[in-house]
Amino acid sequence: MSKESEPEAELPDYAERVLEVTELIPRGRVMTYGDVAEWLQEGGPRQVGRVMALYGGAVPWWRVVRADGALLPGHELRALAHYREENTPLRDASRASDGHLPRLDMKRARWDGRAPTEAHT
DNA sequence: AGCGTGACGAGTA
DNA sequence: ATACTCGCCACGC
Repeated sequence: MSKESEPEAELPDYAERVLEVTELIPRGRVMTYGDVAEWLQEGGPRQVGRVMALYGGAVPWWRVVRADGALLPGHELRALAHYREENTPLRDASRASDGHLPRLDMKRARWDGRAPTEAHT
């Protein structure tokens, strides 16, 4: 086989790294797509998003969010349930009954990938 | 080989 | 706060 066509029996190296970082995110914390890409120093936010869209089901995908703190379309309730479960800092939580879903408080929830420590509250 | 699209980000109006 | 534009990289048609 001289062709480079290979079966995707396993994840691409890049995808594997992205998933690894995703699992590194401590409970109650989140990372943006751009942050993951920057943390890896490879690719961009869109590439990370693609990996999550395809293989995110194998990792805590709800810990990787958009920079604006908006929940994932289609999985908002699923993610919201996890956030409330992990006590992830949210914003506008009281307006949830207004058909207005809460957004993540990136100011507090954003994790730099430095110290999983830190207390919130 | 070009064009559009996407689980994006940041800037500007 | 929302809407639009540009830049970014990879994939599908």
